[in-house]
Amino acid sequence: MFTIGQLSRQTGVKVPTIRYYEETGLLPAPDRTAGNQRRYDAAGLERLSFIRHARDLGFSIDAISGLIELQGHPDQSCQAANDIASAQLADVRAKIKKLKALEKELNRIAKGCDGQGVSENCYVLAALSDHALCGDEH
Amino acid sequence: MFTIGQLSRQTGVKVPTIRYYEETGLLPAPDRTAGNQRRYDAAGLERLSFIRHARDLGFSIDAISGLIELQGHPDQSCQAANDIASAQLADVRAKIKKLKALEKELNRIAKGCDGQGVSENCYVLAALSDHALCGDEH
DNA sequence: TCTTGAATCTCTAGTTACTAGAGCCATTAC
DNA sequence: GTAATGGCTCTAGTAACTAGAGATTCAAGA
Repeated sequence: MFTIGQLSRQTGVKVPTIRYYEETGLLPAPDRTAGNQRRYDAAGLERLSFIRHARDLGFSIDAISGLIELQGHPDQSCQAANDIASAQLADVRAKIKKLKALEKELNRIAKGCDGQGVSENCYVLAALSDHALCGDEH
Repeated sequence: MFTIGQLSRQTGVKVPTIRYYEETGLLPAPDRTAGNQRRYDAAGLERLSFIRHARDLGFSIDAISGLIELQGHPDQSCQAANDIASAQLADVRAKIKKLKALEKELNRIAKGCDGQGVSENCYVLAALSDHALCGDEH
């Protein structure tokens, strides 16, 4: 049996976050000691590790709830779980695409400034003020 | 002079968001009609366009406040503005790097599932449960 | 057994950047 | 004059936590 602090150290999830997951129903409420403190078993550790890993991969709490739900109904898990993962993948790819466009523009903006130049004509501020200076990325 | 709705249409910023920007001090409070409605001039439009553009580039409200502050003090704008832009660029690059790692893992996970296979052994769920199955990306 | 210090408990409120809705008022066009 | 559209303020909700107050419990050493 683990205390909430031990669980926290083993999973890397902060203590208040663990309590928050319990409150939202993502993590089942564990047994308590006579003094009302939480005590977790191996199943609790495993569940939290799953959540942690999925959060690291950018899955929303909602999506993780869906995945957990699926674990209880193995009859149709695979297709549905795959759908969730694929949606997440598409999302990640879209974000990468957008960020790359931003990187390009920011890089251009930051390069345009020599770090000392004419102060009233700071290129960074001009570039941000005038969308027409963008390289059409967005 | 523009109404808040016209400003919204011209900048693509939603009406409640414009009011929110005013509330937080990002956008100065405009003049009002006798009937208490906001009326904006060209300067208001320009300021909001600046904010919109910077938000699109992922700058936080805080960073934008800093940039606006700089516009009032042209004596040291350039270096400071460049610092903010460079920090933003570094941030974007870090996000891209992380997302690429996630893409790799998600892709591997989604591919591992054939969409029908053995339901009790859904690879997606297994991969999310067991960090050891990851390709060490995170 | 007692004590001390760290860990835990609950509860409230704050964070970021908005978004939604209720109920009322202003403006504009016909 | 009246109807449609748009605007006003205010409160509360969103996601996913994080921080702090004040009280209680636990484990280890004397």
